[in-house]
Amino acid sequence: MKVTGDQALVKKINKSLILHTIRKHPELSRARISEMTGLNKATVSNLVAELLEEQLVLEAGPGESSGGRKPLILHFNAMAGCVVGMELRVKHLTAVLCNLNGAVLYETELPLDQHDFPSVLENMKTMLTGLIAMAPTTHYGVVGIGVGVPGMVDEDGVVLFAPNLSWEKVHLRELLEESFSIPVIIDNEANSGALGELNFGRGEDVRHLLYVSAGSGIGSGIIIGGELYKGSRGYAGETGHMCIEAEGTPCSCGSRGCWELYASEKAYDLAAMELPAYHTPELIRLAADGNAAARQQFEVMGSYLGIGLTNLINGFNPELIVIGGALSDARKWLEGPMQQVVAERTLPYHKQQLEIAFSTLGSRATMIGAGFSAAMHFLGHTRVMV
Amino acid sequence: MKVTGDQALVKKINKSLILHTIRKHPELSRARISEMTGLNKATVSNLVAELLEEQLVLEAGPGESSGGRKPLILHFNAMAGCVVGMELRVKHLTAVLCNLNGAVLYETELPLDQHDFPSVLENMKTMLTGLIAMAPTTHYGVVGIGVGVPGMVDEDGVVLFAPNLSWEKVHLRELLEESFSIPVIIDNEANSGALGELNFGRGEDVRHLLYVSAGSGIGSGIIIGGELYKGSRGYAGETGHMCIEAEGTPCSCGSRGCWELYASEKAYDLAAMELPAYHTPELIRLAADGNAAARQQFEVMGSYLGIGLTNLINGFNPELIVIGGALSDARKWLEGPMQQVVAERTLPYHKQQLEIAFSTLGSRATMIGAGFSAAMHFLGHTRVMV
DNA sequence: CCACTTTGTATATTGGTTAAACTAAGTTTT
DNA sequence: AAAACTTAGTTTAACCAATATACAAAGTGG
Repeated sequence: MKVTGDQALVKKINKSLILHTIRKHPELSRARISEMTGLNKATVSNLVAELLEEQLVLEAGPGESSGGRKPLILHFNAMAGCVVGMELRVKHLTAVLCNLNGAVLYETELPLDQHDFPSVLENMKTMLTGLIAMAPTTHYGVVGIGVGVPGMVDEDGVVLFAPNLSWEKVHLRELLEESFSIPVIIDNEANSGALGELNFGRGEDVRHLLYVSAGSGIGSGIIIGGELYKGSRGYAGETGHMCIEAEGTPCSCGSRGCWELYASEKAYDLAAMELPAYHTPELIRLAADGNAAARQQFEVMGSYLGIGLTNLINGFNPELIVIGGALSDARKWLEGPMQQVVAERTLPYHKQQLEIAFSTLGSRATMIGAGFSAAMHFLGHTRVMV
Repeated sequence: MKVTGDQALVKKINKSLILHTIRKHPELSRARISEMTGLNKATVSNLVAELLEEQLVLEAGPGESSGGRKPLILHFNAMAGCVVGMELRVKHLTAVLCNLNGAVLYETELPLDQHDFPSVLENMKTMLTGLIAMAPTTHYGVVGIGVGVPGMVDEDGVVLFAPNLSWEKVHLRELLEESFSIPVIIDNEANSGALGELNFGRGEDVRHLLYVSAGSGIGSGIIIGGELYKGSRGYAGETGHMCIEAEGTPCSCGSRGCWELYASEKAYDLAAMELPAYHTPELIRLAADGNAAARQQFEVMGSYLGIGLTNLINGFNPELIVIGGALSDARKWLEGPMQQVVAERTLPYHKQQLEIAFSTLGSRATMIGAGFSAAMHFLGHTRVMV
């Protein structure tokens, strides 16, 4: 059923607008909010009073006067509750306990030796139980769990396919919600990373962002109009299997010449020469020590990264691209060739407002973004399109 | 400034919802609308009364009873006004006069021998004046002009760059609005085509659609969530310059191995063998007569079309892809190889709900879509996102 | 001390949706 | 054919959120 309008909706829209205005701009008074949003002062007062009662907003004493009565400064109460953000990787399970504004309170990690779903689920539960136990006493307690997984996820939180874990159709959300009775948000690792970078990394005030996670494969999270774009069944962004060589190397996906064969860790297997190592951290150390083969390998991969990025730029026309994942640590050698290829190959108009950056959150982007999803789900988010 | 909620907004949302419900489903009664939308019967009655007064809706007498009082059937009054939809191509200017529901009333065409902006503008004005003069007397008259152009267009209706016309930064919307004092909507040719197919072609009830226009180049219109996605500066979808051969043929855009070098009319210049003709309609005629070279050329192009499509599928995960443009007339020879490549190379989950079809509107998709944009702009379109 | 500013609250009004009762106009049962 | 039931659409009164306006609170500056 479509969304209809009534007074409750009006209130929801305005309350959501006020709450998120306060969240994004600390140090606001009621009067400033009224100016910024266009809402009447009385409306702001009323809705702020409700938000105060709900403990989502706090009054933080008087601010500076500008020639009249001092304003009462309002703060978003990020400690009204907590969320857990978790990332499931092939070899690790990492998680953070965050407040409602994404600040990290605790961080934990657990090595994974087995990938079968039952044992991973056990480990997840243990980790979550631990983090939830560590949560400080807050008004709402732990209000959500967000998980980023390396695979396709549908809108019901079912992991449809995660090749690196050999998972298929795993009802992860359902099982976790049953165990913890807290709303659970499952998302693709790259989508969560995109949200992390959008909100806590390079992406402030950006409306169209592309997050490219290069590690054991390549995945992309696509932010359109400030929101995650998930495609028709919830799993767009599988750009790693974009073909960049029509008759290239066969890929396990059934196609040929896929981008991730040339620009992710999978490229090590195809390297033209003998490599001094076949794991990224080691290869980075060797490159830093001046090893020519390691450096050249990264440079070639940088060029191929650039080729795939060019395709994405032409298709999505983003304002900002953020490169994340394990390979982003090799920035020093990847970036030059990558930027050069993009500069050479991109259409002139696309270049004008485009920036390509490396992740500032590093390997934490995914779990922070996953936690943020959970927080946003709790806070709600209603608005109008004209 | 952000959109705030008040009673006027509520009314706008509900009225828009009712109007578009009637537009999309002929033969509705007030009671059925109330059921379908969830709005109260009284609300529907009130808003329908206003729509009747505004002549956007008509009462069409009683319908079939199902055991009680007969319903009063309502119709969208597509003849409350007219719009003009125009397509600017390299060699032609084509335009239609449509009613508010996209039905074509008149159709005209004008060959273009010169591409300089002043002379094209003159031709456009002549054509528009003629069509507007032919418009039947309606309550609102001609309420909008939509134009699809072969190039990048920004949100202010400025044609930033149209390589085939050698246009740069042409303020088309402004100039046409000055001349006719009617709202003008300028859009990329592929975007308009996507809207045409979404609303009048294969795309009914589709939320994520990709329209690929293959002619002198390749352009794509991207519909996400039922709406046109235009990218950060209004010109996403330039997929023709997606690289599918990392070290392929150099392209005029500065890159190499661009898709449209292999799968648009540009491929004729690169054909491995001597072709019997170098224009699509002729080549189609020859292929129909059994010419082997012509057929093979289309088959090779079909394969390359499939490669590019696979990339788009992995990135956008659409429900429906519609192939349009001049080359869509060669469907008979393109389709087999194209579908085969897509079947071979697409990830299994993407295949599940994907359909690839050829345009049913043919070469008229763009102008009909452009007219539709203008009509929608007139009718308004307010709704809520949760 | 007084005039002026700015912040935030209280009050009456406006205008939209809604539930419930009602009228209108049919069909089915007896 | 009368009575009972169904369905369509309208009328009425109530509700409630935002708003304009007036007002109280709390500052600044001369």
